[in-house]
Amino acid sequence: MIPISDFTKKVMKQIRQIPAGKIATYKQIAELAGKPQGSRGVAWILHSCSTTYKLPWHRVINSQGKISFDPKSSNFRLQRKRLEKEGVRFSDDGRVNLSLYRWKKHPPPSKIPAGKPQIFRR
DNA sequence: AGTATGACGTTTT
DNA sequence: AAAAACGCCATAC
Repeated sequence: MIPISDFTKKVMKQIRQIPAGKIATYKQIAELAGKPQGSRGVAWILHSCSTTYKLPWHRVINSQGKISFDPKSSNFRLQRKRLEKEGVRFSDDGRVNLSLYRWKKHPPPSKIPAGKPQIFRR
């Protein structure tokens, strides 16, 4: 059990908000927690508290879109299995399409203009 | 206080 | 494209 620093609290808070089927990077979490250069710290926190605090740790990957585990390890298989179960697809080289799956806390506005409801006729 | 380690990231070879 | 070099941060000892 590690001491819960302010940064640790913020990191856990952000990670808990990642919805199923979406992905965040270590860098992204570090930014949301107020330390844009703290990606390595995020990794350390995940390493030490993901199980004790029941975080959805599998939704955090590195900025290359790859799982940050040794591909031979059981953790790697577990993370990939959990993500695939949530609908995340991996390419042949073992990466995910970040532009497709990245969690966006403030999603861009829809292209469909509001206030002009679409009318569907039969 | 200094060194080591880790589920990282960016820049440079 | 891939790997090394370097930088960065939180924590352990």
